Amino acid sequence: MTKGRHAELVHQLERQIITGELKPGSRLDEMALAKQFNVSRTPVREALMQLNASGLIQLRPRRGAVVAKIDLKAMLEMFEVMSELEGMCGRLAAKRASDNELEKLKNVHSKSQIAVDTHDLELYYELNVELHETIYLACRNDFLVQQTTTLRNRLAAYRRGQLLSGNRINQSYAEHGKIIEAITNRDEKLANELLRSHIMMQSGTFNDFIATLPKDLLE
Amino acid sequence: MTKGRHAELVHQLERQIITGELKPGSRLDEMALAKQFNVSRTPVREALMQLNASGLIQLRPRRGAVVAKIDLKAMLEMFEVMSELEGMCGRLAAKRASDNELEKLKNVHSKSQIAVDTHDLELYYELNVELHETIYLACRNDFLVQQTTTLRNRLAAYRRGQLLSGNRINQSYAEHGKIIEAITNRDEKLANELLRSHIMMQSGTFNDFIATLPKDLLE
DNA sequence: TCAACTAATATTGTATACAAAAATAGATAT
DNA sequence: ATATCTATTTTTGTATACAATATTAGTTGA
Repeated sequence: MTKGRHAELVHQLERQIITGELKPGSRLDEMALAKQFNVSRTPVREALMQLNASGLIQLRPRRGAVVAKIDLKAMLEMFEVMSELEGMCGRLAAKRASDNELEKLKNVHSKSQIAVDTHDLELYYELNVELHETIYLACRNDFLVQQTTTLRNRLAAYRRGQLLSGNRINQSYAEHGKIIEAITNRDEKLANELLRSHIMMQSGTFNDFIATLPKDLLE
Repeated sequence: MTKGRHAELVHQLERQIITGELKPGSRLDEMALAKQFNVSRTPVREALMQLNASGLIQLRPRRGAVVAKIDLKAMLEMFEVMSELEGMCGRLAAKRASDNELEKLKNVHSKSQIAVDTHDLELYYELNVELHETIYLACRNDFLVQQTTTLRNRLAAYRRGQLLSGNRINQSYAEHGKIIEAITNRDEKLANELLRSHIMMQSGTFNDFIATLPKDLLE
């Protein structure tokens, strides 16, 4: 713990919020957290300040902190921005990906084929993450990747419900194929468009997505 | 000060950094700030934590806080993302602007014509801000606007040098005209492209921009 | 039984105190 | 004169103490 207690707290709380261990709306009691992590309230509060600024929690004056609840309007707006950012990753990847990276995209996609055939949802999920992270690397813009990741994390709690159903996997796989093709062909516009709609559609239609949201997650 | 001392501190320091009163690299002494604002170190530190999370300052463990210095690579990346976000604002404005908003865009642009003719840089700057803010409103995505504004603010200190020269004003005015036309025609793709390159070009070419940067602002 | 007021309790926000690490200055040696 | 080591001083990070506000519980009255 050479980098300070509050930094560690930020990290831990972030993780708990992103993984859903702490659900939107949960109260974050300073005393409780202090006891839990064996520190005083001071570093706890400093951690909460940072999480507040990054949007993961909401800090209401004199009324304590809660894990951020996102209302429907804000959520749609955030999805809109995230899909644009992911599209941008695709566009830049089409422009800048190395041959190595193109090769890796193909390889991961091939493995996905197996996961699809064997209906291995777990494996497909992992390969899906790997594919998107390869695109992140290929876009050569660390700031963009960081912004995209931050936003993904803020929305993570709300995307938990949308598990990949069998049908959606087939569609996802097909979309991946076209995305990789566009990137390989250095077709920036197409890669942009395909990735943008891929992200938007990852949760099926918005209507489906909204329907699957537990009501208590909406404020 | 019913919303807490630290909130006020965040606001004040943000302002000082954005306006350039506090320059990148300036050290932020906790004691000094505490004295300056007549508070203890506690709310000062809490404010610094938030500014750190938002990227305006950098907090090195055990070595204090400084106004964020952005290296060239990160700056280029941030400009790339900002222009994409502004382009997105244009795209959404083309899709969603009300007739009122279209009317306002035309009006502001007309006034700009006068500023160009009379070489009134001050007036042109103000109208430029008004035009872009009208587009922000028209895109109907508060989250997007907030993200864009935050990024603008982070880059503000580095855009100070690039004043609008006479020649650039003419070009800017012409670009505005095409952007408004695209939005009015509901041409999303064109509005996107035009605004994206408009932002990228706002600082002349990147070479010019980099050349005008004081060396001490780069880390 | 329920509503409204009041007292007790708990929680947040700020100030102060103290421990640990870094920066600074001074002394010594080459 | 310069460099290096040591002692002093600052400055950061955390804990604790206290004041102000919000929450809760209990009581009274209808």
